[in-house]
Amino acid sequence: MIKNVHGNTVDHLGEAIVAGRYGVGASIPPEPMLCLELGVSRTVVREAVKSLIAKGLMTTGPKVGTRVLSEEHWNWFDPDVIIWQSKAGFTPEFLRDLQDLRRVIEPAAVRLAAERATPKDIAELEEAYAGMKRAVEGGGDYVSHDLRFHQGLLRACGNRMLVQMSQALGALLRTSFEISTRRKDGSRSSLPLHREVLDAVTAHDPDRAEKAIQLLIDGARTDIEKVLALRRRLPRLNQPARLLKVA
Amino acid sequence: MIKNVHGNTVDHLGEAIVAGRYGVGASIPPEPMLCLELGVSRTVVREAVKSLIAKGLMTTGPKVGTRVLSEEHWNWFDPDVIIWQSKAGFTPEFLRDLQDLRRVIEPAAVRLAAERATPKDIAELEEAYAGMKRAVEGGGDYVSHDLRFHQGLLRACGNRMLVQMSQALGALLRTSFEISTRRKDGSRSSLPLHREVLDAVTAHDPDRAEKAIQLLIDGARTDIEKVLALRRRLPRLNQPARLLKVA
DNA sequence: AAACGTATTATCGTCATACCATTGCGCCGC
DNA sequence: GCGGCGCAATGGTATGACGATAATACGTTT
Repeated sequence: MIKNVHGNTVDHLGEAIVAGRYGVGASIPPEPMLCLELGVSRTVVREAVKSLIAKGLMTTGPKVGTRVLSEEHWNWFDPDVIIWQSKAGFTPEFLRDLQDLRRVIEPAAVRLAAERATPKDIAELEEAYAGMKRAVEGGGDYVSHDLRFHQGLLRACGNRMLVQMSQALGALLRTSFEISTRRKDGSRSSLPLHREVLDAVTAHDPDRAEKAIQLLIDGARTDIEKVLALRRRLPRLNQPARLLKVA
Repeated sequence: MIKNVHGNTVDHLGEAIVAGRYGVGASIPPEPMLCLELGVSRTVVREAVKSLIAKGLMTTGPKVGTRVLSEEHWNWFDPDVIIWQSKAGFTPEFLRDLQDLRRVIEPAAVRLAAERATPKDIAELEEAYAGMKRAVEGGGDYVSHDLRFHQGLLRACGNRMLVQMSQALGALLRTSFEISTRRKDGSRSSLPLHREVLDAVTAHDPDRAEKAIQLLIDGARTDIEKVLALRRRLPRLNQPARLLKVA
C-alpha cells in the first residue's frame, strides 16, 4: 500500500510516536539521522515533521531538537491520529475516554437528529439499516453498516463538529461492534434496537429516540467493560501489556 | 507579533482560507506565485501547505494544484483553525454549531466532573471562581476567569477528548461571555450560578451539578440568540454580512 | 569555590536550484 | 467525431549551503 514518500513518512513517524516508541517528552533522532533511517531526503523528513506538528504531536526548536508532546496536546479528533492509535493498539485509557465520549454525545445527538433529520438523512439511515439486516440474515459485513448507521445519526444533526467526532467515535464503535458481534447472535439481538432508534428519529420524537439509543449504548458498554476487565486480569494475551489491538 | 517565517506563512494562508478568500473547492495560486506574494522561499510555502493539509484545509496534486477542501473536512477542533475562524469573524452557522456542542457537552461533562473531580481539580475551580469574584467586585478581567472555570470543569472529567473540546468551546464561551458581560451586571448575576455548580461538584452530586449548569447555559443561549437575531435583521453593522467579529 | 559571562556547537530554519512524477489538456491522426 | 498520444504545468523529491538559536562547556572573575 504505497502512496507517496511524504505520506509514508508521516505515517511511519506518526505511528512510531503514537505507539510510544520515543516516549513522551523525548527527542526524536535529528533530521540527518531520520533521513538515513527512512531513506528519504531531508526535505521529506521536514515536511513530515511539519505535518505532525500541525496535528499537535510534537514541537521543534533549534538545538532543542524535535520533541514528542504529551498526549493532551495531540489532536485526538484527527483521523490520522485515530488510525495510528488503532494500529498501535488501543490503550484501556483511550477506550475509556471514547466510551465517556459516546455516552456524552450519542444520547444528546440523537435528540438533535430527531429534531432536525431531513428526508435525505433518514433515507441514508434506512439504507444502513437495510445493510445491517441483510448482514444478519444472509451473513456479511455487519460492522460496517452498523458504523454507517451511527455516523449517519451524527450527520443528521447537521452539525459539523458532531460529524467530526463521528470519525473518532467510529474507532470506538468499530472496536465495540467487533466485540459485540463476536458474541453469538449479538448483532441479531441489537437489530430491533436500531429499528426503534430509526423509527423514533423518523417520527421526530426526541424522547423516544434517546431512550432507544440508551439501550444500545448500555449493551455495548458492558461488552467493552468485560473485555477491559479481562485484559486487566490477563495482561498479556497476544499483545503487549496494556494494549488491545484491533484489526 | 513576528514569530518565524513558517508560522507567519501558515497563519497567513490559514486565515485567508478560513476567511473564504479563495472559495471552497478553488485552487490557490501555484507555489511560485505564493513565494512572490509572501516573499518567502518555496520551501516555506510547501511546509506551510503541508501543515494546512494536516489540518484538513486542503489537498494537493500534481497539475491539479492546491485546492481548498470543503468545511466539513476541516479539523474544527484544531486550535489554529478556531483562531483563524475567530479572526475571520464567526459565521452564525459556526456559533450555532458550537452552541449545540455546548448544550450537548457541558451538562454531561459536569456530571462526570462531579463524579470524578480530584481535590486538585476542585482547587483549580475554586481559584478560577475567586478570580471571577474579584473581577466582579474590584473590576477586572472577568471573562478570562470565567473561561478558566468552564475549561477546568471539562478538565475535571479526566478525559482527553473532552479537554480537547474545551479549546474549541473556549472560542464560543469567550464570545458568549463577552456578549453576556456587556449587559450591565450580567457577570454579577451569573456569579451565584457558578458558585452552585462548584458546590455541587465539590459535593460530588451529579444531579445537582447538571441542573446548575443548565441554568448557566440557558442564560448564555438567550444572549447569543439575541445577537444572532439582531445580525439577521441588521446584516451589516461594522462587519461584512454574515460575519460577527470578536475581539 | 562559586557564579557569571562568553564561546562553541549541535540542531533546526531558510534559501536556492535542479530534476523527477503525475496528470490535465490539446494536438494529431484515424 | 473520436480516440490515443505527447506536451507542459504543477506539485514531489533531492541536494547543498548558510543563517539563527539555544544548550552546553569552558574560562574568567569575585
